[in-house]
Amino acid sequence: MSEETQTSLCDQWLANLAASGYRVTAPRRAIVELMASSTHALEPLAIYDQGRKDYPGLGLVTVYRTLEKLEELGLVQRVHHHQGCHMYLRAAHGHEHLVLCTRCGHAEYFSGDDIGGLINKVTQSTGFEIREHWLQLFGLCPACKNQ
Amino acid sequence: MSEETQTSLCDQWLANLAASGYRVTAPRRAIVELMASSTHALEPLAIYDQGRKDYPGLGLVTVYRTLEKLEELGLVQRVHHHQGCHMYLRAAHGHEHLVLCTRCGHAEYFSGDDIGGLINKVTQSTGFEIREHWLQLFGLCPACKNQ
DNA sequence: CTATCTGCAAACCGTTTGCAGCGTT
DNA sequence: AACGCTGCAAACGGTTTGCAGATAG
Repeated sequence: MSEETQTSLCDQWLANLAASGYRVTAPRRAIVELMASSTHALEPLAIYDQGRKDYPGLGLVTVYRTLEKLEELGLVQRVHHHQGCHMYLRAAHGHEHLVLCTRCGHAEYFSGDDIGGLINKVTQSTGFEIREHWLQLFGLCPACKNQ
Repeated sequence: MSEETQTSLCDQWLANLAASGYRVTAPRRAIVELMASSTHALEPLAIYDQGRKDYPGLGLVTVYRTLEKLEELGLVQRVHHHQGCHMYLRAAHGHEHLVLCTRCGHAEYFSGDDIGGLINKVTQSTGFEIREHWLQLFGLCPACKNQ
């Protein structure tokens, strides 16, 4: 992801906040800047720590409240993990799923899952009416693989 | 699942506890009986409430400590959900995945996922070395569908 | 008889809420 | 100027820990 797309994603999120009647403030700018460019799912506390580098007055409570709004606007989503299920990441664009690095936590989306056949099979065998699915892959990212 | 298999699964778990050097006690028996036969993922508090019907002296702390041991022995596993990620369910037998009913919480395992092709594709496109995957389907179980 | 297990109470820790002052619009 | 937003401190609720007595083996 280039520097420009990061910046514009960030501006896009801020515009989105404003358009929804929320105010654009310094602490929110710091959090948005962080979340729009992060390639790792982050816990609230990590966002707080990182965000304070940018805006030292930032409070943890504001992190929680801002994440709540960003999630509501569909800009950010929660990521569930073995080692924690309160991490946040830039939301998927359309129908995408996650690959996560178990070593460094690097997260990447991919699209093109082909589980339609599987869903049909499960529908047949269990009688469930499937409406949603969750798919996550875990492994080593290119950087961590070479070590 | 017939009554006999439930009973034997329960005995199997108790035997497993004993074989691992853990003691078989009344509170543990109550929890094992519950977990070995439940078709829903349950939170510690729900296990506590249910378990007290069987063994009124049961303490919540014992529920936590017993779940820890059952998980360690691979008899029980944590289930992550949108509405909570601290629920426990009988562990999968081999490579199975979950279908969950979003209305009543009924959980069922299925096998035969065919995502090998997908994993290859993602390996190619992202450079990740995929080692594990998480797949969960959500929908309505047969009973809830007809309402 | 010994070591594990139990339940209680207290500690813990991440998250949420109440509030008075600040800053965006 | 109005009202949303902020950070602080306190409350909250689920989980963990310390401990003395109970109990399985």
